[in-house]
Amino acid sequence: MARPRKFDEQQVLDTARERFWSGGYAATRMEDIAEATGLGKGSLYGAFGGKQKLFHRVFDDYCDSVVEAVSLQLGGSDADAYARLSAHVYAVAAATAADTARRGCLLAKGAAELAEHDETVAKRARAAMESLQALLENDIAACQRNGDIAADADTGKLAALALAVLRGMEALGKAGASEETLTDIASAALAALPRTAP
Amino acid sequence: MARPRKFDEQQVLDTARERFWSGGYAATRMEDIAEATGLGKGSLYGAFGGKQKLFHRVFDDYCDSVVEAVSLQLGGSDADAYARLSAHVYAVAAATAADTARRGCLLAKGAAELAEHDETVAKRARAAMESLQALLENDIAACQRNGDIAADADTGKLAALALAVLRGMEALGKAGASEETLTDIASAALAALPRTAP
DNA sequence: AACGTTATGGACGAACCAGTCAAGAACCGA
DNA sequence: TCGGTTCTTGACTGGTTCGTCCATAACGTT
Repeated sequence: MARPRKFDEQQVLDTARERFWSGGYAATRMEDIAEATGLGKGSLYGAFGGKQKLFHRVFDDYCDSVVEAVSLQLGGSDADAYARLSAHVYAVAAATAADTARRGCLLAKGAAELAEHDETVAKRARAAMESLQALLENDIAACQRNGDIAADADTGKLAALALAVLRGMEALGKAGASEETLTDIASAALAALPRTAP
Repeated sequence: MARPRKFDEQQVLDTARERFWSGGYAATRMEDIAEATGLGKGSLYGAFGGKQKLFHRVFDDYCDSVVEAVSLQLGGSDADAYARLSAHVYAVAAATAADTARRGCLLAKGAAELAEHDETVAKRARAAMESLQALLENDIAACQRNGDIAADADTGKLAALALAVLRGMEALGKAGASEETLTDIASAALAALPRTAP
């Protein structure tokens, strides 16, 4: 009945993510996004309402995708739980080291820039962190069931510690830590887990 | 011979730090700082040269003060090295939890916003992180000498891990982690250190 | 094919902001 | 007291940016 959109909404969100990610919220101009997507500003505002709302959409999407990616990496049988945890920690180290542009994680960057003044962003970031912690806790509990981690360890605390290490690697990477430092942290963190007494 | 300044430079830097810290770099206006300090914009530009230069001064000062504070907390005799480390980790947890405004650490916030595009900020942040890691390593080595930490542990790796945990607590705090979570991380991290076998 | 509805795109308006400038003020040595 | 130097103030400039508006285009339904 009406004229259909010429653009794909998800594609526009992906492009906008790219811009917000590399420039930050305040330093990214709506016109940048318009040019990058080939859309006119009118269409952009018509479809997303404005800069803040667009960022919220992008941020939501990003949080979802991070949680989903980790969920895929950590999900599986109890027998492989420790291997998956180990692989995940090393993968984060490698990914952080490979991020030579030092863009870091949009979740961390967005939270750092906006959480203080934007309650929506703050809530979304907290929810994402809680999801990540829960995923880690599930995997650690699986490790326990499989006898890889001491049965008397507090899975909640270990998951919180693991999350802190992962987020800390992220922060150090943004500050320019070397790949060697990051993999050292990864191996030290895994070594520090309370393994089952032989 | 000439008219003397009416303001104290350090005081202006402190006020500017406050503004940059709570608003971020891009979102803070020079006029905000001018109003907050009571100075005219001309004086501000005359004394500091511009927004970027002013931020660099502020950022440098902040990095120095963080490193110095940690240096004071961790310096001392071998006998107390472990107690100082423990106290420091818990102090960071408490400070992060107490930061209800979720401003986090200017070092992390500034690096997140600017490291990608501002080489000066990136270098300064890296230098600060290296200093912090060195302080941690010194303290951990002191723990070893005093028999609190296993003599065969790699102090460099442990220091890197400790730094990652500390920076991770910071990041989680900004995402809204509870005080309980943060102290859990602190205790789990300390428990994960390789203590001397009894 | 005509019509109503929605998308498009670019010009426009208003606000904002970094940085400049000029006129005057304050100080100190002579 | 006077002159030279530096500081201060705030208005001004030039450019930038968010968001709006409107004439036009494209589609499906009748």
